[in-house]
Amino acid sequence: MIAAKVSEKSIRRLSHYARCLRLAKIRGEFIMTSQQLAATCGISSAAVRRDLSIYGEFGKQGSGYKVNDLLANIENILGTTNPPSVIIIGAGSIGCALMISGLDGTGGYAYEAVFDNDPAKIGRQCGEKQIRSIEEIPGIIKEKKEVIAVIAVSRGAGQSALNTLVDAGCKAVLSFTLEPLKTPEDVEVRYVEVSTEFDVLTHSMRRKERGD
Amino acid sequence: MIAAKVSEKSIRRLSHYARCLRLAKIRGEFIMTSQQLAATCGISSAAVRRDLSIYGEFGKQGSGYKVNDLLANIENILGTTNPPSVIIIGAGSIGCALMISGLDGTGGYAYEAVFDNDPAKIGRQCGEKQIRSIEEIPGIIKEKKEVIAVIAVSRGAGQSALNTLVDAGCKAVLSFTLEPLKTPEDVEVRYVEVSTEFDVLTHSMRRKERGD
DNA sequence: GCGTGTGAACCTCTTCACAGCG
DNA sequence: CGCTGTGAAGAGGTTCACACGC
Repeated sequence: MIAAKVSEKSIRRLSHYARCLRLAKIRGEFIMTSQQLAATCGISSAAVRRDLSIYGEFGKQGSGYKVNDLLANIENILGTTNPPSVIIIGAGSIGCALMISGLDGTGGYAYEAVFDNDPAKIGRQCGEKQIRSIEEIPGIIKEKKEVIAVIAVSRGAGQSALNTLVDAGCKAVLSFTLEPLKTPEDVEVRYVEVSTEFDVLTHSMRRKERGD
Repeated sequence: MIAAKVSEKSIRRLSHYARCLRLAKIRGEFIMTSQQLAATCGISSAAVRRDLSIYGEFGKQGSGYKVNDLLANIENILGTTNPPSVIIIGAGSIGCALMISGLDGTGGYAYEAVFDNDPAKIGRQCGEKQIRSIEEIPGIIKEKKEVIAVIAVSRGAGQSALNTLVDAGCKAVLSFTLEPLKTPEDVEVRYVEVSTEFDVLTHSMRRKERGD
C-alpha cells in the first residue's frame, strides 16, 4: 500500500464504503461493483473508483470488488483493523446516551470507560460501565496507548477537559462542545455541532422555498 | 441582499461566525475585525472576508464589522432570524439526551416536541416535554409549517421515520441513523455519524504516528 | 460485453496581494 | 495608517470518457 494525498472527504467516503461492505457481507454477498457501492452511498461510481484507486488496485475488471478483500483493504487504509479504544469524558445526558446506545456494528469500536468530575456521579452505572473519576484518565490513556476521547462535558468545561486529555497523551478527540478548543498541532480534534447542522438545514430549506 | 452561489462549507462557517458574534455581544464588544473573527474560528482572515463579501458589504474599511449589524445580517442570510421549530423522532437514549440538554444560546432553536412509536413510552416525561405518539407528527408539522426533524430512532427504523416525515411535509431532517436514507429531491437530509468521525480520527492519528 | 483504473478537462474553493475607502 | 472587499493565481476535488483486462 502506498501512502498518498489524503482528503478528508475521501476518508469519510471510505468509512461509508466500509459500512456498506459490512452490510453486504452480512447479507452474504461476495462481489460488489463500484456502481452498487455508489448507489448505496448516493454518489457517482467514478468517485468510488477514484477513491479506491488512490490506495491501490483492489478490483477486477469486468467483475468488480470482492467484498471481503475490499473491506479488509479499506479497514487497513483507515487503520481500523485494530480500532483504538474510545473513552467518554462527561457523564451528562449526551455522554450517557452514547454509552447506552453503544457502537455495535460500526467497525469494532467500543466505549471503554466514562469519566466525570462530579463526585456524586462516580461509581454510578452508565450503560455497561461505572462512572469513574477524571483523575483516572491519564492512567487509562497510558494503559490503552491509542485512545479516542469523546468530550461531552457541560458548557464551558470543554477546554479544561481537553487540556487534561492532551497532558495525558491523547491524540484524537471528538468534541460535542460548541466552544472552539485550543489544541496542539499533533492532536486531532473534530466537532459534532448539532446547532450548526440546524443552521445549514434552515438555510437550505429557506433557499428552496423561494425557488433556489 | 443578493442571493449568490452557496457552498456548504461557507454556510457552516457563517454559523460559526454567528456563534462567535453572539459571544462577543454578551461580552459587550461592539466591533470585530475579520482578523479577530478568524482567530476565534481558527481560519484565515481572508476566508472570513470572502465569506461575508459573497452576500454584501457589511464592514467598514479601517475599522471592522459592527457586532450587532453583522450578526443580524448573518442570521438573515442563514434564515435563522426566525428559526424553525425542531422536533425529535425517537425517545431513546439519544433523543432524550438531546431534549434534556436543550439548545439554549445556539441561535434561538428550541425542541418543540418528542415522538415515539412505543405505546409504553407515550406520556412519559422527556426533558421538559411529554413523549407523544408518532401519529401526532403530521399534525404538528402542519401546525408549525417549517420544521426541522431529528431522527433518533433505533437501528432499522430510520427509513420509515423519514417516510412519515416526508409525507407530512417536512423539508429538513437531521439523522443520527447510519443507514443512508432514500429521500426526495426537495427534502434536505443531513447526518450525524459518530462512527465515521471515529474512522476519520483513527486514520489521521495512525497517519501522524508514522510521520505524515 | 462489462467494469476497473486513470489521464484530462472541468469546476469549485482557498489563498494571495493590493486597490480603495474611512 | 488599518482593514475591507476583490481580481487573479493557485490548489484541490470531481466528472468525463476511454483504454485495458477479465
